[in-house]
Amino acid sequence: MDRLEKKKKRLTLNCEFKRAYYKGSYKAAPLLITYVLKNRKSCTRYGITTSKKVGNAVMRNRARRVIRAAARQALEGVPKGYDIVFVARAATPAAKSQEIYAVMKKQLDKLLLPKG
RNA sequence: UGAGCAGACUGUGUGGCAGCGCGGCUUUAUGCCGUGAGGAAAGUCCGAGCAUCACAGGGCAGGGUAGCUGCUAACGGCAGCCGGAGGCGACUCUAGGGAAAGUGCAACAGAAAAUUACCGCCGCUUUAUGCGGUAAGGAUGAAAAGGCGAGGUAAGAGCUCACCAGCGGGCCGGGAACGGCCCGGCUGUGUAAACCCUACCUGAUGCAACACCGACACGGAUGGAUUCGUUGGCCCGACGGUCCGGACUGGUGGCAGGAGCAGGACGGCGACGUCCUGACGAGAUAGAUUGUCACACUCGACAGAACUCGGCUUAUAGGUCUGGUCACCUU
RNA sequence: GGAGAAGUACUCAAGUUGGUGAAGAGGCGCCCCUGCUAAGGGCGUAGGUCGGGUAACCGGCGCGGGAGUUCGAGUCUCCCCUUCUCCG
Repeated sequence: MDRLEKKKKRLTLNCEFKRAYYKGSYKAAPLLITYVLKNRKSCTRYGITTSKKVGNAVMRNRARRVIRAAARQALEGVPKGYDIVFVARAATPAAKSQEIYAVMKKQLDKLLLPKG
């Protein structure tokens, strides 16, 4: 049941990712792409996509870890009720998590503020 | 000292802060403790365990392997040896059964590609480019009917002889592949990673297998002389009476203590085997095993478990150790 | 994770008992037609790379890459690379 609570904060199903891609608003940068979509739930969930373009399995793991470390810091001030998808790019594994955090914070502010 | 050969190992380390998966204890707002990728985890090329179908029956077809002996649970793996090729040498490489069971193919060139006579050479004659003999020479080709030398002959020819290669038989050595010696006859083209033959092996599907729990509820098919399903490329046989197909979503098991690892003794040339002792510490399910900072050095390669083992193959910066070989120098 | 399929010119692609010089179409280049284009018609076409030559041209390599069998490989065998499909 502890696991179930954590699972609520992550996106798992493929259709949830697809909904964010088609209906959500996004912001792109060389290090990271962020999709944001409003859900009707009481919590904020996020998911990470690392395609084969990023590199081999070691590079993809590195990209996921760096993004997850940045997201733990960046999602502190995000209001509830959003689905967020982070997509890694080719330059992501070579970056440090602080650089990712700076880009992520900027993108989240731009995407979340206009709506309020 | 230089060059070169073979084998084995290692493959950043330490600390601070923050964080993740699993297990355990407190007791659950939480906190603490333990532990957490590889030699290839990769490619999925082989062999098994395990699971279901009958713990998978008979046969055909299909597939695989190919010197000998051994090791192994098994193997297309490994070890030793034999034959062949390469290297001065240490050593390395080797799909290495059968073409005399049969069939097919060998383009172009060439007379002819497997019972060969185009030119040439020799003989005879009805002097006709006729008949016969011949495979030494020419020419073609990747390949031309054992090679080369001498004798011999009308010209020639294993026709005869010596040597070499190949085939058959005998003797000796060896466990076998095979090696050595002697004798005989005088020949067979190449291709089996072409079909095939011989010997041996091989049922299929794969953890998304499969078992259990919960929830959802749609459609189809038949019959006793048959039909459907298990069932796969086919036939037979066996089993079932209700079965099959579609489709939805979670959870638990499978799931990690093993043909395993380390050390020692003994047997064996070796692969390996036997015995004793010791330790055991990834197990996720959108997928954890890290982020960041500092210091040190030789500035860190290839690269991430997904049911589990034994191999093979491929990728790999740098470093360490061991044992042979060759050349030069010194004693 | 597991099971398969395919790579031939810029693109789509044919190529079977292994045999000379690797079809065809689109595209491209040149010419005709037109005042000029488009369309149409005709011709050409490894259209890549390396070497030689003033040039015409000649020769080698080249069917994803590398080895092997064979006299000879797009085709047969082995090992890699890339792309795609299926299984919840």
